[in-house]
Amino acid sequence: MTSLTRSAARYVSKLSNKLRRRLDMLSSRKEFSGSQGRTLHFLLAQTQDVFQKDIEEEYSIRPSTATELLKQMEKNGLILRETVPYDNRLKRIVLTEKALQYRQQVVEDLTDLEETLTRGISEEDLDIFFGVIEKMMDNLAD
Amino acid sequence: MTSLTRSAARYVSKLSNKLRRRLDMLSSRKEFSGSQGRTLHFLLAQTQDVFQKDIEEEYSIRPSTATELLKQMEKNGLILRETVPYDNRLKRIVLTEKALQYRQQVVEDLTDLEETLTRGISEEDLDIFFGVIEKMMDNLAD
DNA sequence: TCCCATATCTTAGTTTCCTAAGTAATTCTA
DNA sequence: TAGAATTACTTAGGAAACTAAGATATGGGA
Repeated sequence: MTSLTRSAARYVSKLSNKLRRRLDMLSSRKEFSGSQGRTLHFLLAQTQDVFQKDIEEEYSIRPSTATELLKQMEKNGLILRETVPYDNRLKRIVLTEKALQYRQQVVEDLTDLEETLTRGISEEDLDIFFGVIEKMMDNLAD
Repeated sequence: MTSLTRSAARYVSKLSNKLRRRLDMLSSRKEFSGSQGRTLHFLLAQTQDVFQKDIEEEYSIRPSTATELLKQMEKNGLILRETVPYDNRLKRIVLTEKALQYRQQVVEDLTDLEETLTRGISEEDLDIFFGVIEKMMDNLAD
């Protein structure tokens, strides 16, 4: 099969599909989806108020996608959404006790995934890799 | 907002989302989706028989996803699926006359996208970028 | 040769994305 | 300061991915 000339778009999409499937296979998948797991991971690392728009930015997803994600996480008892006094448009995302109990597992899972992914790749090459992705995102000006 | 330590998984997912949205915005989107467009682009480049499994491999999608994609393309009059004499499990994907009329547009769109994406990135860095992605896909052993 | 494993594609049902449109609050500006 | 623009989130409906479970067809031993 003659594959097309190497295409960055195709490579990224292909790797992204593989990653999504791997994320969904993580051990903690019993209680929540891969997407919810990585969001939990992000929330656990925050020290300031987090809002839906921060999740949107972190993963480049649309507001409607974030609304659905957070709705499911709330339904699963992982978060609460509460208004803040200084801006009534915002809903602060608060982790529940239940969510905190997954901390160790989630951190371990995500760390393992990253470790697996980058195994055998030099720091120099990884630096360039991240730089190229940043430049590409910039080029798409989204 | 404190973003997590740079994460290859997150970077790839984020860029992939941006790319998907860009692909869906291409001019030819009037007649078919971005996903159908890139598949058409792939098919146009082939000189030998192409089967569903080749599409699955090219984009790392599951059989059920490919079935749905090709069903829609057939419905849109872009392809036909016909059996081959030497193996009754296979269905050869054949481009229609209608599909061939999109050749120039599709090639131009996909070339532009790739050009936009890689603008301002050196050949050396791109080589490393592709190498890193290949290594990552290998690490996921999918 | 017969059966078991493998390969290819399909169907059913779900999740995760999307666009488009809408609500409500805030901020900007004429 | 009233109206317009922007920001944050939601809803509705659709597209693109998934898993799981099939239906057939092929190929490889015992």
